[in-house]
Formats: sequence, C-alpha cells, structure tokens
Amino acid sequence: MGAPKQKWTAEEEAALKAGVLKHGAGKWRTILTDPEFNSILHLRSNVDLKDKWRNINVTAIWGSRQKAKLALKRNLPNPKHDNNPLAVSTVIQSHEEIVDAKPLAISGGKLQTTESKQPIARLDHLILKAITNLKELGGSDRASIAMYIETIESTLGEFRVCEVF
Amino acid sequence: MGAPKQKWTAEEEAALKAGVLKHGAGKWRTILTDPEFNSILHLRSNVDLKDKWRNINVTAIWGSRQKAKLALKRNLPNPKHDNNPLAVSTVIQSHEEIVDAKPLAISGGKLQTTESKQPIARLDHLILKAITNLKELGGSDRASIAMYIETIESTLGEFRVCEVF
DNA sequence: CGCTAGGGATAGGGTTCG
DNA sequence: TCGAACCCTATCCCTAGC
Repeated sequence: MGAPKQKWTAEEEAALKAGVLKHGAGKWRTILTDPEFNSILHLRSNVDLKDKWRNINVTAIWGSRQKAKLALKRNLPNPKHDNNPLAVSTVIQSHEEIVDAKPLAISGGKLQTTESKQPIARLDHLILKAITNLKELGGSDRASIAMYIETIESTLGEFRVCEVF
Repeated sequence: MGAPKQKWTAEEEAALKAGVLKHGAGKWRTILTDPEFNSILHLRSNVDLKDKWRNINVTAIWGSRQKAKLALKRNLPNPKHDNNPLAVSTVIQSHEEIVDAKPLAISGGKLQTTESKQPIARLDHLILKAITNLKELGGSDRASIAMYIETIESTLGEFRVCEVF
C-alpha cells in the first residue's frame, strides 16, 4: 500500500528535537517554517509535530506501573532458566532514578545498555526533555544550552550504536 | 489468568460485515455504536472489530497466491545490527505511489481532501464505499451484495500482491 | 480562521493460546 | 506449525479553547 501511516524517520525525529531546542516545545508552526528544518519536515504538519513530540515524551517517561506488569509478563512465558527476575527490575529502576535525581548530570561515560528492546527509557530522550524543561523554566543562557546540545549530539552518537536503530 | 478467549460467532461476524457495508471499513466505533449492531456486538470493542475484519480479509487473501511477504520474513530470522552511526539518512522513502480517487462521499461532508494530507485512498475502502453506494442507490438484495464481497476479496488479494511488496 | 492541547480512534506490528 | 483472538503503541483524527 502507499503510505497509510507515515512512520517517522530518525532524521525527522532529530529535526524535531532540534527544532524544539531552538524554538521551544509548542511552537510547532514556527519549527515547520524554519528553513533549517523545513527541508526535512515538509511532509509533516504542525499537528504531526505536536503528536510526535508527545509520543516521544510518553515513551521516555515510561515507568511506574506498566513496568511491573511487563516484567511479570516477560517472566511467565519463560519458565526455563530461573534467571534472576530482580536483576531486570533493578536495572530499570536505576534508570529512573537517574532521571529523577538530576538529569543534567550528563555523564559522557558509558552507560551499559541492557536489553536494548524492552522497557528501558531512552536516555537521549530523557536528556533532551530535561534540557527543554530547563530552557523553559529558567530561560538559562544560550551558551550553556548550546554546550549541552553538543554533549547530547555526541552522546546520541554513542547510543545509536547500542540501540536498536 | 482470566482470558477465556472469546471466539467470534457467525452472528457476530455477520453483524460486523453488515456494519462495514453500512458505515465502511475503518469506522469501527461507528459500527459499534449503531444500535442495529450494538445488540450483537456489545461484547466487542472497536479494536476487536478491526482485528476480526483483518483476520477475515487475511484468510481470504490466502486463497489467491501470496506468500512473498511471509517468505521474506522467514529469510531474515537474524536481523543484523548494522551499527553505523553516520548512516542516519539511509531512509528508503521509495514508493509513494498515489491512488488518487475521489472519496465517494456518502455521509461525510469532506469532498475534497487538501493537498497537505496524504491523498492516498485505500482501494479496499474505495471498493467498499462503491458497494455501499450501490446499496443505497438501488437497494440491491443481499445475495448480490454477498457476491460483491467475494469479488472484492479476491480483488484485494490481487492488489495486495502488486502494492505491498 | 489558524493554531495548539488533549482526548480518542485507527492501523499495523507483535504476542498469546488453542 | 498455524491461525484466531488479543495486546501495544505510533500515528492520525476530531474538537474545544484561545
């Protein structure tokens, strides 16, 4: 079929994130008309941008309840080896704590990727959101934001290698 | 866990088909809220309707000749992890073929889809709507409608082969 | 009217179960 | 192994409020 559903490419997603960093979340039309992103996002509408950004954040926050549910679910159909189910929970929990504590502490160091497919929040998303919040809240100076962006980009490069994409 | 897996009865399936003929494929919530079918389908959700309709069509397609998609899938049981941090823009946005056809509006008000939206009309929808039109215009008897359905299903099979790839 | 936020519906992939 | 039923969630749609 043609394209009943236009899946977002990694490039488009990156452009969206960059646009949010530049203009702020909620300025969808502004992002679209920015020539810097229009070349990549010209197939998307402002509503599309809004929806995608919402989805990105939802998946990043992912935790609390469904986590337990899925962990349980994964555990049941696998009665083979009694692999320590607590290990998985612990790892996820640690990720969440990172977010809660202070997301701005961007450690360029390696964060071991566990199962790269399951309920692990994507760190790049988390970091990005933290920065966005920071910008909107305090209106911190552009210099530090720019620096953060640099850090993010290199960090993203590392993660891309490890993650599914 | 309490999941007895409720099989679809012939009556439910008939109601679903009638609902699709009346409101069109994809209008599952509409079908569900229609009092004509709600009495029969009230145990089902809109998602259930969608899934069942898909199953019906899938089994019908297997009547023609198509296994390419599945065969392809079997050929890649071990998806390689192509770690290339620089190859972000290797998107395949290849096929954009457009089946441009006017949406034979029956009840909906929108006659002209704007260009910003993807003007891709799904063939099955078009055919179904055509039949719905036929039904409303001539009030053709159920027998011929059933025959049309058969025709549609085989026709869909052919199209899928050409389009899906 | 255009825009955004939010809720809700749909499409399609994935999973479970018989 | 296979298909029917069911789950998950990215994308799309609709509408209220500005």
